Amino acid sequence: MKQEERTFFEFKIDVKSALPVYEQVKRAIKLAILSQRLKEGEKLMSLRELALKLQINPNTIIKIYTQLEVEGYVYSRPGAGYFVKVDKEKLKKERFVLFEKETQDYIAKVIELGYSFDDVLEILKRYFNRENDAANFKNIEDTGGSNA
Amino acid sequence: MKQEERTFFEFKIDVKSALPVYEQVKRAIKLAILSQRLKEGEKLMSLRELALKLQINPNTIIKIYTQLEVEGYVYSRPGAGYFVKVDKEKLKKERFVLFEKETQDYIAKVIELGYSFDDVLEILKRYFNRENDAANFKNIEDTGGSNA
DNA sequence: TTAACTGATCTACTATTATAGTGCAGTAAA
DNA sequence: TTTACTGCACTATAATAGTAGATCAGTTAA
Repeated sequence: MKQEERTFFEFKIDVKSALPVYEQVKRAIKLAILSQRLKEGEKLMSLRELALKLQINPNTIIKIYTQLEVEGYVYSRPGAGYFVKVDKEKLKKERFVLFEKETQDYIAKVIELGYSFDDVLEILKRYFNRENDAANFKNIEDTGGSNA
Repeated sequence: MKQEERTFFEFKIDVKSALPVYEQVKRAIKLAILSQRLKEGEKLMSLRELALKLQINPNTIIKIYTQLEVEGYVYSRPGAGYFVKVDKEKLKKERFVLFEKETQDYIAKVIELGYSFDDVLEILKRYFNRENDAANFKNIEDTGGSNA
Protein backbone atom coordinates (compact mmCIF):
# COMPACT_ATOMS: atom_id res chain seq x y z
CA MET A 1 0.00 0.00 0.00
CA LYS A 2 1.30 3.38 -0.95
CA GLN A 3 2.16 5.91 1.69
CA GLU A 4 -0.66 8.35 0.94
CA GLU A 5 -0.78 10.41 4.10
CA ARG A 6 0.44 13.53 2.36
CA THR A 7 -0.69 16.60 4.16
CA PHE A 8 -2.28 19.49 2.41
CA PHE A 9 -1.80 23.00 3.63
CA GLU A 10 -4.64 25.22 2.69
CA PHE A 11 -3.33 28.66 3.21
CA LYS A 12 -3.03 31.86 1.28
CA ILE A 13 0.23 33.64 0.81
CA ASP A 14 0.35 37.40 0.60
CA VAL A 15 3.40 38.24 -1.46
CA LYS A 16 2.82 41.92 -0.78
CA SER A 17 2.97 41.37 2.94
CA ALA A 18 5.78 42.93 4.90
CA LEU A 19 6.18 39.49 6.41
CA PRO A 20 8.39 37.33 4.17
CA VAL A 21 6.74 34.44 2.38
CA TYR A 22 8.88 31.83 4.07
CA GLU A 23 7.85 33.20 7.46
CA GLN A 24 4.15 33.08 6.57
CA VAL A 25 4.41 29.46 5.50
CA LYS A 26 6.56 28.52 8.46
CA ARG A 27 4.04 29.94 10.89
CA ALA A 28 1.21 28.20 9.13
CA ILE A 29 2.89 24.83 9.45
CA LYS A 30 3.92 25.44 13.03
CA LEU A 31 0.39 26.47 13.89
CA ALA A 32 -0.95 23.32 12.23
CA ILE A 33 1.40 21.20 14.31
CA LEU A 34 0.62 23.00 17.55
CA SER A 35 -3.09 22.62 16.92
CA GLN A 36 -2.51 18.93 16.20
CA ARG A 37 -4.11 19.18 12.82
CA LEU A 38 -0.81 17.68 11.72
CA LYS A 39 -0.15 14.62 13.82
CA GLU A 40 2.94 12.86 15.04
CA GLY A 41 4.74 10.96 12.28
CA GLU A 42 2.58 12.42 9.55
CA LYS A 43 4.42 13.07 6.31
CA LEU A 44 4.69 16.63 5.09
CA MET A 45 4.43 17.46 1.43
CA SER A 46 7.68 17.00 -0.43
CA LEU A 47 9.83 20.03 -1.13
CA ARG A 48 8.95 20.11 -4.79
CA GLU A 49 5.29 19.36 -4.30
CA LEU A 50 4.73 22.12 -1.76
CA ALA A 51 6.84 24.52 -3.80
CA LEU A 52 4.67 23.84 -6.81
CA LYS A 53 1.47 24.15 -4.85
CA LEU A 54 2.43 27.44 -3.22
CA GLN A 55 4.05 28.73 -6.39
CA ILE A 56 7.29 29.48 -4.65
CA ASN A 57 10.81 28.19 -5.05
CA PRO A 58 11.85 24.79 -3.66
CA ASN A 59 14.81 26.49 -2.00
CA THR A 60 12.39 28.51 0.07
CA ILE A 61 10.66 25.33 1.23
CA ILE A 62 13.98 23.76 2.18
CA LYS A 63 14.69 26.82 4.27
CA ILE A 64 11.36 26.50 6.03
CA TYR A 65 11.63 22.75 6.69
CA THR A 66 15.22 23.08 7.89
CA GLN A 67 14.27 25.79 10.37
CA LEU A 68 11.33 23.77 11.61
CA GLU A 69 13.70 20.83 12.04
CA VAL A 70 16.09 22.96 14.12
CA GLU A 71 13.17 24.08 16.25
CA GLY A 72 12.16 20.46 16.77
CA TYR A 73 8.83 20.37 14.99
CA VAL A 74 9.79 18.00 12.20
CA TYR A 75 12.52 15.57 11.22
CA SER A 76 13.82 14.46 7.86
CA ARG A 77 14.43 11.03 6.44
CA PRO A 78 16.63 11.68 3.41
CA GLY A 79 15.09 10.17 0.33
CA ALA A 80 11.78 9.62 2.10
CA GLY A 81 10.54 13.00 3.24
CA TYR A 82 9.88 15.27 6.20
CA PHE A 83 7.73 14.09 9.07
CA VAL A 84 5.99 15.71 11.99
CA LYS A 85 7.66 15.22 15.33
CA VAL A 86 5.99 16.39 18.49
CA ASP A 87 6.84 16.12 22.10
CA LYS A 88 3.46 16.06 23.84
CA GLU A 89 4.77 18.08 26.74
CA LYS A 90 6.41 20.68 24.58
CA LEU A 91 3.36 20.92 22.36
CA LYS A 92 1.02 21.61 25.23
CA LYS A 93 3.31 24.28 26.59
CA GLU A 94 4.05 25.97 23.28
CA ARG A 95 0.41 26.03 22.39
CA PHE A 96 -0.44 28.00 25.49
CA VAL A 97 2.57 30.29 25.17
CA LEU A 98 1.48 31.21 21.67
CA PHE A 99 -2.08 31.73 22.86
CA GLU A 100 -0.86 34.15 25.52
CA LYS A 101 1.41 36.00 23.13
CA GLU A 102 -1.28 36.48 20.51
CA THR A 103 -3.70 37.65 23.16
CA GLN A 104 -1.27 40.18 24.57
CA ASP A 105 -0.51 41.57 21.12
CA TYR A 106 -4.18 41.84 20.34
CA ILE A 107 -5.05 43.59 23.58
CA ALA A 108 -2.17 46.03 23.28
CA LYS A 109 -3.30 47.12 19.84
CA VAL A 110 -6.93 47.32 20.75
CA ILE A 111 -6.26 49.43 23.82
CA GLU A 112 -4.02 51.71 21.81
CA LEU A 113 -6.91 52.18 19.40
CA GLY A 114 -9.01 53.22 22.33
CA TYR A 115 -11.46 50.36 22.48
CA SER A 116 -12.81 49.07 25.76
CA PHE A 117 -13.23 45.58 27.12
CA ASP A 118 -16.92 45.79 26.32
CA ASP A 119 -16.21 46.76 22.73
CA VAL A 120 -13.92 43.76 22.41
CA LEU A 121 -16.44 41.48 24.01
CA GLU A 122 -19.10 42.56 21.59
CA ILE A 123 -17.08 42.13 18.42
CA LEU A 124 -15.72 38.81 19.63
CA LYS A 125 -19.20 37.47 20.16
CA ARG A 126 -20.13 38.45 16.64
CA TYR A 127 -17.05 37.13 14.88
CA PHE A 128 -16.41 34.06 16.93
CA ASN A 129 -19.49 32.21 15.78
CA ARG A 130 -19.05 33.21 12.20
CA GLU A 131 -15.46 31.94 12.10
CA ASN A 132 -16.30 28.84 14.02
CA ASP A 133 -18.97 27.84 11.55
CA ALA A 134 -16.53 28.06 8.69
CA ALA A 135 -14.70 25.29 10.43
CA ASN A 136 -11.79 25.34 8.01
CA PHE A 137 -8.68 27.06 9.18
CA LYS A 138 -8.20 30.61 8.16
CA ASN A 139 -5.43 32.60 6.60
CA ILE A 140 -2.31 33.07 8.64
CA GLU A 141 -0.82 35.76 6.52
CA ASP A 142 -1.17 39.52 6.68
CA THR A 143 0.21 39.89 10.10
CA GLY A 144 2.25 41.80 7.59
CA GLY A 145 0.22 43.99 5.31
CA SER A 146 0.58 45.43 1.90
CA ASN A 147 2.53 48.61 1.45
CA ALA A 148 0.40 49.87 -1.35
CA MET B 1 8.58 80.56 22.98
CA LYS B 2 10.19 77.53 21.53
CA GLN B 3 8.17 74.98 19.65
CA GLU B 4 8.41 72.21 22.19
CA GLU B 5 5.59 69.95 21.15
CA ARG B 6 7.94 67.27 19.95
CA THR B 7 6.28 63.94 20.15
CA PHE B 8 7.96 61.03 21.76
CA PHE B 9 7.37 57.55 20.58
CA GLU B 10 7.90 55.06 23.30
CA PHE B 11 8.17 51.82 21.48
CA LYS B 12 10.54 48.97 21.32
CA ILE B 13 11.97 47.68 18.11
CA ASP B 14 12.71 44.04 17.63
CA VAL B 15 15.55 43.87 15.15
CA LYS B 16 15.25 40.09 15.11
CA SER B 17 11.64 40.27 14.10
CA ALA B 18 10.63 38.91 10.72
CA LEU B 19 8.78 42.18 10.32
CA PRO B 20 11.13 44.86 8.95
CA VAL B 21 12.08 47.66 11.31
CA TYR B 22 10.58 50.35 9.13
CA GLU B 23 7.27 48.49 9.14
CA GLN B 24 7.24 48.21 12.92
CA VAL B 25 7.86 51.91 13.35
CA LYS B 26 5.39 52.86 10.65
CA ARG B 27 2.65 50.85 12.30
CA ALA B 28 3.43 52.33 15.68
CA ILE B 29 3.09 55.87 14.37
CA LYS B 30 -0.03 55.06 12.41
CA LEU B 31 -1.57 53.47 15.46
CA ALA B 32 -0.70 56.53 17.53
CA ILE B 33 -2.40 58.77 15.01
CA LEU B 34 -5.49 56.58 14.71
CA SER B 35 -5.80 56.50 18.47
CA GLN B 36 -5.45 60.27 18.52
CA ARG B 37 -2.56 60.13 20.90
CA LEU B 38 -0.87 62.17 18.19
CA LYS B 39 -3.14 65.05 17.39
CA GLU B 40 -3.80 67.15 14.32
CA GLY B 41 -0.94 69.52 13.54
CA GLU B 42 1.34 68.02 16.13
CA LYS B 43 4.98 67.93 15.12
CA LEU B 44 6.67 64.57 14.75
CA MET B 45 10.24 64.06 15.82
CA SER B 46 12.75 65.19 13.26
CA LEU B 47 14.33 62.60 11.01
CA ARG B 48 17.66 62.73 12.78
CA GLU B 49 16.23 62.84 16.25
CA LEU B 50 14.00 59.81 15.77
CA ALA B 51 16.76 57.99 13.94
CA LEU B 52 19.10 58.60 16.85
CA LYS B 53 16.51 57.61 19.42
CA LEU B 54 15.59 54.38 17.67
CA GLN B 55 19.19 53.67 16.71
CA ILE B 56 18.33 53.27 13.06
CA ASN B 57 19.36 55.13 9.95
CA PRO B 58 17.79 58.50 9.04
CA ASN B 59 17.11 57.10 5.58
CA THR B 60 14.83 54.53 7.12
CA ILE B 61 12.89 57.28 8.90
CA ILE B 62 12.56 59.24 5.68
CA LYS B 63 11.10 56.16 4.08
CA ILE B 64 8.58 55.79 6.89
CA TYR B 65 7.53 59.43 6.92
CA THR B 66 7.27 59.52 3.14
CA GLN B 67 5.01 56.49 3.09
CA LEU B 68 2.85 57.94 5.84
CA GLU B 69 2.64 61.13 3.81
CA VAL B 70 1.48 59.20 0.74
CA GLU B 71 -1.12 57.48 2.88
CA GLY B 72 -2.32 60.83 4.13
CA TYR B 73 -1.42 60.60 7.79
CA VAL B 74 1.21 63.35 7.87
CA TYR B 75 2.50 66.22 5.80
CA SER B 76 5.92 67.79 5.54
CA ARG B 77 7.02 71.38 5.73
CA PRO B 78 10.57 71.29 4.36
CA GLY B 79 12.97 72.85 6.81
CA ALA B 80 10.38 72.76 9.57
CA GLY B 81 9.39 69.16 10.06
CA TYR B 82 6.68 66.58 9.65
CA PHE B 83 3.24 67.17 11.11
CA VAL B 84 0.22 65.06 11.85
CA LYS B 85 -2.67 65.46 9.45
CA VAL B 86 -5.96 63.78 10.12
CA ASP B 87 -9.28 63.81 8.45
CA LYS B 88 -11.76 63.22 11.26
CA GLU B 89 -14.01 61.15 9.04
CA LYS B 90 -11.21 59.02 7.68
CA LEU B 91 -9.78 58.53 11.14
CA LYS B 92 -12.97 57.23 12.61
CA LYS B 93 -13.45 54.81 9.75
CA GLU B 94 -9.85 53.57 9.64
CA ARG B 95 -9.83 53.06 13.36
CA PHE B 96 -12.74 50.67 13.18
CA VAL B 97 -11.45 48.90 10.09
CA LEU B 98 -8.19 48.19 11.89
CA PHE B 99 -10.08 47.04 14.96
CA GLU B 100 -12.03 44.54 12.86
CA LYS B 101 -8.96 43.31 11.05
CA GLU B 102 -6.97 42.73 14.22
CA THR B 103 -9.91 40.95 15.77
CA GLN B 104 -10.35 38.65 12.81
CA ASP B 105 -6.66 37.78 12.75
CA TYR B 106 -6.70 37.08 16.45
CA ILE B 107 -9.74 34.86 16.32
CA ALA B 108 -8.45 32.90 13.34
CA LYS B 109 -5.24 32.04 15.14
CA VAL B 110 -6.92 31.22 18.40
CA ILE B 111 -9.41 28.89 16.78
CA GLU B 112 -6.63 27.18 14.86
CA LEU B 113 -4.89 26.61 18.18
CA GLY B 114 -8.04 24.95 19.37
CA TYR B 115 -9.16 27.40 22.02
CA SER B 116 -12.79 28.12 22.65
CA PHE B 117 -14.71 31.33 23.12
CA ASP B 118 -14.74 30.70 26.84
CA ASP B 119 -10.98 30.25 26.93
CA VAL B 120 -10.59 33.56 25.14
CA LEU B 121 -13.02 35.25 27.44
CA GLU B 122 -11.13 34.09 30.47
CA ILE B 123 -7.69 35.16 29.32
CA LEU B 124 -9.03 38.48 28.09
CA LYS B 125 -10.51 39.22 31.48
CA ARG B 126 -7.18 38.55 33.12
CA TYR B 127 -4.99 40.48 30.72
CA PHE B 128 -7.27 43.35 29.96
CA ASN B 129 -7.14 44.82 33.43
CA ARG B 130 -3.43 44.31 33.75
CA GLU B 131 -2.70 46.06 30.47
CA ASN B 132 -5.19 48.78 31.17
CA ASP B 133 -3.58 49.66 34.47
CA ALA B 134 -0.22 50.10 32.84
CA ALA B 135 -1.90 52.86 30.92
CA ASN B 136 1.11 53.53 28.73
CA PHE B 137 1.01 52.09 25.27
CA LYS B 138 2.61 48.76 24.76
CA ASN B 139 5.08 47.35 22.33
CA ILE B 140 3.96 47.00 18.80
CA GLU B 141 6.77 44.79 17.70
CA ASP B 142 7.07 41.05 17.54
CA THR B 143 4.10 40.53 15.33
CA GLY B 144 7.17 39.17 13.68
CA GLY B 145 9.24 36.90 15.82
CA SER B 146 12.84 35.95 16.12
CA ASN B 147 14.21 33.23 13.94
CA ALA B 148 16.68 32.08 16.51
C1' DT C 1 22.41 88.25 9.94
C1' DT C 2 23.91 84.20 12.10
C1' DA C 3 23.62 79.63 13.90
C1' DA C 4 21.40 75.56 14.43
C1' DC C 5 18.06 73.21 13.20
C1' DT C 6 14.89 71.01 9.44
C1' DG C 7 13.64 68.01 5.05
C1' DA C 8 15.51 66.35 0.64
C1' DT C 9 18.68 64.14 -2.45
C1' DC C 10 22.39 61.42 -3.67
C1' DT C 11 25.90 57.53 -3.94
C1' DA C 12 27.92 53.38 -2.23
C1' DC C 13 27.69 49.30 0.38
C1' DT C 14 25.84 44.97 2.95
C1' DA C 15 22.51 41.45 4.28
C1' DT C 16 18.27 39.26 3.53
C1' DT C 17 14.70 37.31 0.70
C1' DA C 18 13.57 34.81 -3.13
C1' DT C 19 14.16 32.86 -7.76
C1' DA C 20 16.34 29.62 -11.11
C1' DG C 21 18.73 25.64 -12.28
C1' DT C 22 22.01 21.51 -11.94
C1' DG C 23 23.35 17.37 -10.01
C1' DC C 24 23.81 13.53 -6.60
C1' DA C 25 22.60 9.97 -3.32
C1' DG C 26 18.98 7.67 -0.59
C1' DT C 27 14.17 5.54 -0.58
C1' DA C 28 10.13 3.18 -2.11
C1' DA C 29 7.32 0.66 -5.08
C1' DA C 30 6.56 -1.59 -9.48
C1' DT D 1 16.54 -3.95 -11.12
C1' DT D 2 14.28 -0.08 -12.75
C1' DT D 3 11.73 4.04 -12.24
C1' DA D 4 10.27 7.82 -9.95
C1' DC D 5 10.24 9.90 -6.19
C1' DT D 6 12.72 12.01 -2.05
C1' DG D 7 16.21 15.24 0.55
C1' DC D 8 20.38 17.72 -0.05
C1' DA D 9 24.17 20.55 -1.80
C1' DC D 10 25.69 23.56 -4.92
C1' DT D 11 26.05 28.21 -7.91
C1' DA D 12 24.24 32.33 -9.81
C1' DT D 13 21.02 36.18 -10.05
C1' DA D 14 17.86 39.89 -8.64
C1' DA D 15 15.05 42.79 -5.63
C1' DT D 16 14.37 44.55 -1.21
C1' DA D 17 15.78 46.32 3.36
C1' DG D 18 18.88 48.77 5.79
C1' DT D 19 23.45 51.15 6.83
C1' DA D 20 26.72 54.96 6.17
C1' DG D 21 27.93 59.39 4.91
C1' DA D 22 27.89 63.65 2.29
C1' DT D 23 25.65 67.81 0.48
C1' DC D 24 22.13 71.37 -0.31
C1' DA D 25 18.26 74.42 0.54
C1' DG D 26 14.49 76.01 3.53
C1' DT D 27 13.03 77.38 8.43
C1' DT D 28 13.37 79.11 12.92
C1' DA D 29 14.91 81.58 16.75
C1' DA D 30 18.48 84.18 18.85
